[in-house]
Amino acid sequence: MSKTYSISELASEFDLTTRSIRFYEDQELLHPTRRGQTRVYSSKDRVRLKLTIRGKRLGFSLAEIRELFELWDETRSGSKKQLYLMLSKIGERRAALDQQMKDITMVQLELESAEIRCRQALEELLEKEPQEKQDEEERAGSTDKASAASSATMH
Amino acid sequence: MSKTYSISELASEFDLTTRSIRFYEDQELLHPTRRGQTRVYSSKDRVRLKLTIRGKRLGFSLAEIRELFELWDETRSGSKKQLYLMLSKIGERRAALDQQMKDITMVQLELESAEIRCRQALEELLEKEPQEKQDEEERAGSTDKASAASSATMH
DNA sequence: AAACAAGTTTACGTTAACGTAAAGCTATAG
DNA sequence: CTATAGCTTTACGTTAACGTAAACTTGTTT
Repeated sequence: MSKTYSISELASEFDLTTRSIRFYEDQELLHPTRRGQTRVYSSKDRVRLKLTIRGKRLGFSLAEIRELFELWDETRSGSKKQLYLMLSKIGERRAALDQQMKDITMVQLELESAEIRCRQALEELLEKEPQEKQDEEERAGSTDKASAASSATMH
Repeated sequence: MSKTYSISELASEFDLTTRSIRFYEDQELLHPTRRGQTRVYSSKDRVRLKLTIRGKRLGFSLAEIRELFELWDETRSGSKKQLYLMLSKIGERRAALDQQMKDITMVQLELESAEIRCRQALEELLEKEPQEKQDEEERAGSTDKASAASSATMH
């Protein structure tokens, strides 16, 4: 018997509400068993939850994610026609992801140039008005969440 | 005077409904001028529309896209505080896109292995039942849209 | 003049993905 | 024993991003 999880374990691990997890079950993305009336999640369920979250971040709808899960499950038992259908579905998805890769690259470039423009505007401001009360180094690594996020890409 | 566009020109070029385009204006993503009561779109509007579509494909909400547009516009005139805010917002976005890149890579890998599994299952089926009525080559390049999409990733 | 095309505003309807109570079961701690 | 914590179902509410329909203006073609 491999490991199992409660709904709140999964919720806190992936930072979801239990409501969402139950909703995903309702949409047939997860299939927990029951002990009494309580849901028991397998490690397969956990993997699916992780994949679901990834899919969502990529803009997939829950229905699309479910479709992919079903395709995967039926790969073993599919008929010839089924298998051809799966291949084409998979191809569609892969093509869409290729497109997304390109999109991301484009937007990254634009954000990069926006950042550069921003830094230049800042430099100009700081040249005209160089009086600083605080330690100037503190600008580079400040304390709030926002700069923490931005620091992920600064270098 | 650079080129202008009508709403239906843009709609057909980007395969949107005019409803959507007007909605985007309502959300302040576009700012067409008017000739009489009719909307006239500049090439800047056209660029923004293209960016909007890209953003949507990446799962950005219209509000987020609008925010990015505003940041870009205010880069020239921003105060110091504004500029720091922009930099952190841009950083957030770039980090999110980095994450998406990773997500895509993971999902691509999974789709790839699903495709392989699929092809193997097919081979096994075709070995057991090798009687074909049609030309066997036709399987490789069939006619429907789905396989056209999949062919985009087949090498 | 009549009708057609392309545009407009106004406003109600729809779907996805949950949020948010409300009300009830069940085991364990005090 | 009760009360607290964690789970459950049921069900109505909410937001985003449009769809869809109705009723109107404006210009152009027949």
